[in-house]
Amino acid sequence: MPNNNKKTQRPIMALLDLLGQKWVLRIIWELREAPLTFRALRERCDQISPTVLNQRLSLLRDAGLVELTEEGYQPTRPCQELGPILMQLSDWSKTWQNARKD
Amino acid sequence: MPNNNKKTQRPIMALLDLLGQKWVLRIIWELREAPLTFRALRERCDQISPTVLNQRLSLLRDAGLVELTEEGYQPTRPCQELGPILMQLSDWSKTWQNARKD
DNA sequence: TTTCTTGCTACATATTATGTAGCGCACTTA
DNA sequence: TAAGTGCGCTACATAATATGTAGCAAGAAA
Repeated sequence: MPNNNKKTQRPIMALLDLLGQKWVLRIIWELREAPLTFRALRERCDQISPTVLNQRLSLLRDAGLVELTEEGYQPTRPCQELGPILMQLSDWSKTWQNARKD
Repeated sequence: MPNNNKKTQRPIMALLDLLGQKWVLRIIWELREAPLTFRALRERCDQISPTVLNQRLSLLRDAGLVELTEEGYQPTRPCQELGPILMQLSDWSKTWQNARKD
């Protein structure tokens, strides 16, 4: 699914590629509050298959966004800075859904 | 790929489901500046297959995020509000990529 | 030893994306 | 009239990904 294009060199493209993979945004979202074990994370993500969960976690670890500590998986410092942006997305999604009801 | 879970009722979950689909973020990103025809959009998205492009555009139209006008495909008002958030993502991605170089 | 729980892997099956060709329509140009 | 051009989009065979279930190996606790 990732993209080996030249354009992918541009940071935003790399990011869109990464976040555009199934479950990636959801995983980051679920880790936003507290560390979660592999199995707990699975449950939060609608029992996502462990195969894919592991693929995504490897990817996120390689990207320096997530790390495995003794308390479980958790976002790294840089990834925590993504938090506020995700909250904005969350806020936006509410007004979007309200608008959809017409 | 979309999710028919109860949780998907929550706006943020619906949004994460939507944006987490391959090409969706990229399409929104490419439409941020000016309207693009189906074919122009294809080129911008690394010649994405027309099958998938159409599926995603249908999805985005149903979601009220994109519309087809005489000038081509373009984001709706609500979707344009997403723009600043995406720009923040873009900014964040730059520092993220710099940090990655260590 | 036995019993938990951990992160994670194997593998057969189902779902989704890719890539290419081209259709039907509208509009322009000869 | 006829031929060309560009449009949104579809068909379809092939390749890449995800799903779901079972279970392994390692560590901690009893």
